[in-house]
Amino acid sequence: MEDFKNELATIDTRSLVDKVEMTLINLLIRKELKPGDKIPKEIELVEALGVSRTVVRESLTRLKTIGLIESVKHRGAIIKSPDLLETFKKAMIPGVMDQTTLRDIFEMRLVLEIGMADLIFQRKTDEDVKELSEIVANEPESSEGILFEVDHEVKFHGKLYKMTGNQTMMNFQNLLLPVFSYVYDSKLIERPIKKRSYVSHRELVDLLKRGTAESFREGMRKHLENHFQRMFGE
Amino acid sequence: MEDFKNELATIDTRSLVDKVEMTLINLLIRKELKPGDKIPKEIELVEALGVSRTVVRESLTRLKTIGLIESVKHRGAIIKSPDLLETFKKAMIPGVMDQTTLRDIFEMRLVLEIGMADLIFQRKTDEDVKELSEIVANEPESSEGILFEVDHEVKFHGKLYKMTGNQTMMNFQNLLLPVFSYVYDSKLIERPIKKRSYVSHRELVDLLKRGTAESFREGMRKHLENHFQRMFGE
DNA sequence: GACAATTCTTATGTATGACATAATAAAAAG
DNA sequence: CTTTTTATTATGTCATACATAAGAATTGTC
Repeated sequence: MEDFKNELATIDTRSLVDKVEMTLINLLIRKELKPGDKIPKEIELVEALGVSRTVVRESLTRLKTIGLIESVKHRGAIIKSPDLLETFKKAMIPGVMDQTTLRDIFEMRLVLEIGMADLIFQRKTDEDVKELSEIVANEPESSEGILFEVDHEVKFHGKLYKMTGNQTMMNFQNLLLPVFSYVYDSKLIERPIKKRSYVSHRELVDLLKRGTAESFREGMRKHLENHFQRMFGE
Repeated sequence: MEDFKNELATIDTRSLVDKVEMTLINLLIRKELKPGDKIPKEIELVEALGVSRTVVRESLTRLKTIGLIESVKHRGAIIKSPDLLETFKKAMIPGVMDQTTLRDIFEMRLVLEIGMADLIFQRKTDEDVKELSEIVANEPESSEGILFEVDHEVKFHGKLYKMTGNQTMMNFQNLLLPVFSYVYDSKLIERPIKKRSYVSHRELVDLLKRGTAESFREGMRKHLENHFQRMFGE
């Protein structure tokens, strides 16, 4: 009985659509198709692959969904440079994401903001710093409402992301904002102890003006101290 | 003639599938559906929405593609906690991604590795450090082949990602590996000047044993100096 | 009456054919 | 030669039919 195991290849359980999808992706890779290139029309694929138009269309739908191709109505489909973030913007529904992932994402934010000091220092302009100063100047005293504070928090840190000059990172932050507010609102991590953070926004701007990438990085680390404490318990 | 402009609402050019997709996503959000919950079967959606099964199925295909739902054959579809990274693994074909995005992603790697010092220090175990020591011990002298070096580079830094205990970040790194090798191979950034990095893997392990999160962070920053120089050009 | 074997029933997967529509190309009109 | 009109074409949508496998219902056996 056992002998058969070696003779029998595992059966391919994938659906036709799965196979066609793989075939198409491999085609893109093998033929080194670049954005803008046209891909065969549905009928041609039907004939070449020997499956129904239904299957071909479903495969194409998948590729469209992940942003690899774009179809111009009545014209055909073309390769597209996928906007990675756009793709899962739709999937970014905090309510349906499991808690571990939410925590992970929250952590990644902290990691990114600490690590981006060099990019900021390399690319900051006087105008950026001025704008950041104004944002800080408009911040209310910490005694005022927390909702307002969150708003300013987003403004300040958002500007920092912009200053990295890294569009992908900016998109990333934008994408993650709903997750952050969700995490704040939920009981996922305990409510902030709201002890004054060791380094304020104001001080960070100061480091930006007169400090170095290193000092700014450490300043940011201390600024985020509250968050770290909440993540690691204590 | 001009007067009409105010009277006329802009026509909705979205396809039926677009609308159904939005409707379904809003349903998930409004009804606060959680992973595991069942969603109506195709026929029911057909009747409720007044569109053909073709349209419903194409909408569902999209949701499946971004990982929001999962369909069990002949049973129905259920809500799924989307694995965000899995989603665009398929779209991660460096050849079709535009160069700016590739650069951005490469930068994000540097940012992450510098920023993750705290996570590593918080969660490292003796075993981790031991394993890392062994990886370093097996590294060839820098005189040997570059291909080998890339391999060890991946091993070492990959282990660091693991040590963060952040699954999402690990997946992220895994996902980005093809991008890195592509960026290396391409002329996207100039070939490394291969000046000895200021801090070696060996020294990093040492910082991990005897240093602090801060010193390790700065060590990593110096270790990645080569990459930064190439990104920023002199 | 409990359990096993068999047969529906059901929901998705796949195939086929049809028609609408809009972008383009081709043909006709001036 | 330019403009207008008329095919042509490829995708979007609809309708219908059947295959298949999971689960439910039924039957059969002891």
